Amino acid sequence: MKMHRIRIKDVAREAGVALSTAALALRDDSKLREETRRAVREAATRLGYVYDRSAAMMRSGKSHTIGLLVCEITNPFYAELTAGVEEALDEAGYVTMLANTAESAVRQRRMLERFREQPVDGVLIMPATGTPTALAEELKAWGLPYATVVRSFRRGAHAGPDNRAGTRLATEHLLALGHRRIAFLGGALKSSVSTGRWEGYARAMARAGLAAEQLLCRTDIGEAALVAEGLTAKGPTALVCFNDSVAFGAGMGLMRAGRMPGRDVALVGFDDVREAAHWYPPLTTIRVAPHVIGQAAARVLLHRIAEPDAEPLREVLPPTLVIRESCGAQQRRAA
Amino acid sequence: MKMHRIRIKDVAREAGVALSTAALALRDDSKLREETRRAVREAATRLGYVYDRSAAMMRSGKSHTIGLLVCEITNPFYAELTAGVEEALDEAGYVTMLANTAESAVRQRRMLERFREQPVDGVLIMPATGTPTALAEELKAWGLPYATVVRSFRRGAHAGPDNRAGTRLATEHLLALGHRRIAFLGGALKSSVSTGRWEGYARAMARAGLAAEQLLCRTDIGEAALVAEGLTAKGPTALVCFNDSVAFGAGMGLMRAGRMPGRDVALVGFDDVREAAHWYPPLTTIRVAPHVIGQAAARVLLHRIAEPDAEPLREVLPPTLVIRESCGAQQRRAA
DNA sequence: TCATCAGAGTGGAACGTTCCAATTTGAGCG
DNA sequence: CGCTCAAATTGGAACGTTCCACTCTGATGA
Repeated sequence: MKMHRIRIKDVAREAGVALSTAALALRDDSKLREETRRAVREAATRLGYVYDRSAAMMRSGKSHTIGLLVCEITNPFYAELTAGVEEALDEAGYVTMLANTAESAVRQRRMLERFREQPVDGVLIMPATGTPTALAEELKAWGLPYATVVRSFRRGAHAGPDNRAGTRLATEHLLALGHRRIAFLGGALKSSVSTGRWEGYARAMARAGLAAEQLLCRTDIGEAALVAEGLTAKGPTALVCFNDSVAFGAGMGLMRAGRMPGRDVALVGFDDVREAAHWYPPLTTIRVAPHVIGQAAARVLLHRIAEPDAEPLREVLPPTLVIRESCGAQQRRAA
Repeated sequence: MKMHRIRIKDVAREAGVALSTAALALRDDSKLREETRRAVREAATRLGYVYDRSAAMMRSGKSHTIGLLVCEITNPFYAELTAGVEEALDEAGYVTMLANTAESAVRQRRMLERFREQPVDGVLIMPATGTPTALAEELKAWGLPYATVVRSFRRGAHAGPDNRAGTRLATEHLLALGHRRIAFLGGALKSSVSTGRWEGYARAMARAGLAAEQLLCRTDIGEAALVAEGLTAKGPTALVCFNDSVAFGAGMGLMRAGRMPGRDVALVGFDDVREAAHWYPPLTTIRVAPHVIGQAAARVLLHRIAEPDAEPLREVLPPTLVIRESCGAQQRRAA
């Protein structure tokens, strides 16, 4: 009982027009009289016609499909970013193909090749750690429009937070609270993000005439906890953390060592993931609105696709400081 | 400088075989001599041939693409599930089309229609709250293979946790710790999930000859906090929470009221999201391994696609109890 | 009356695969 | 040597759109 699929041809016959007329009508082309268009639309619904994008794709070369390479979707920050991308692409009439690279450059590579075959109209990449710098060249050679998100290549379309401005904000806030021994926690893995965040902190310290100090650790709650647990009263009184996960870990480590974040040591995170507000104590952090970044990324890529010859856009979004309790500002005010 | 795209035809000419031979070779068909296959493969790499799936899709009707409708991807539980789905589909040679319905039945409907046009070989659905029950019928009428994930329709392919068994485990654990006044927190929105979780708790209480009590709240940290804050010493000594988010909220509320989770009131969550282990205090919860559910869901759907006439599979995965500190078991042991 | 033109609709080739039936090749055997 | 059969290869028609060049119709104006 395999039923015959309805094609434009059938709609055309039903409406009593030529195939190409029906096709134009279904695309709502203004070349046709409104009357004709309506007749075709009605015939289509009467027959239960379903547009077949794969056929259109083949002929027109446009798939209305974008590949999204997420470096780690189980990270809430990237999950929200993904939601923003998907929403914006959907609004523009595009479908999102998802690939979670789980920070594997090999998997990333595989998925890119798959996207190329699919084929997608463009890709959005959050480069996995260890991505070879040659990747940008290669994508260009493939003729595949792309934009980087959050983490960037040296050039090319991009959307992401202003990392430098973020840690500057954090550092200046801690300085204003009277801290002098402020350390930067994190950034063991080099990337455009960690460099930017380190620089924002280091420059703010330099401007204040203070020495910068980096406590290396990878972006991992457990590792950050270990480092923080080892800090003594002689160490820094405040930590600018690479991101919220690191800050969460640092808070855990401090508590294990019997020191209370926000009272004994000030803590500032970066990202403002959903959990930051609900942590104990609530985390002071830099908000970068992942959802907004995702939308910006979609915009930037679609622009690249629409105007391949124009200069690639770079959207660097300004972060804001969200003051909660882990920096001690509330207690200080109360006192 | 628009370069000519390489097609199978070109590869065939380069390798000195017929078009259809080259096509077979590229699909690694065993009908061909190994020697021929190698020659064609070499010609393909020499020319930089890229397979065009959209053409294949059109002719064969198989897109090797699956639509994934996530009810809320910013929820860490569903994010991990998504990662599991994507990984399993990728392994099976499928690409994942993502749509985040953000719990909107309207958006869900729109995305389903888009997937149908795309076209995808099947869809994986985590029905948004408020999904009309007729949806299952409609999908069947469309001839679109589907499987539900976590939340289910009455029948049809499905993969999800054994909710009843989960809350039974949680309740029995609290009973074993000596609690008698145990309440269920959450489940204000009716769904297959909340019914199952409530029943598991209620039956365990009934078996112990105790009265069941439901503290209604929606799945929202703030709302759960509010309810928990209002509990007095006369109230329940232990809470079986609808999920981890609710448990986090309950913990916050209790702390605000000056009561410590794990010491003054026992708390058990459900899901074991990544944050559960790092919460303060670390959350005792029911682990359902979202990643595993995602993989199971992919399997179930692919089976449905491969054997449309077979009985749809239903995978109900057994949960496990993860004992941490919020239930007070550790303190009890230490004492 | 007839050329001109714009608007509305048409016909058929293309897109790059897969599928199927048909053909060629070569080994084995009497 | 000719016959048979399986294995290897081939040719060409689909698949359902879009694209482009073309035709038809009726209005306009000289």
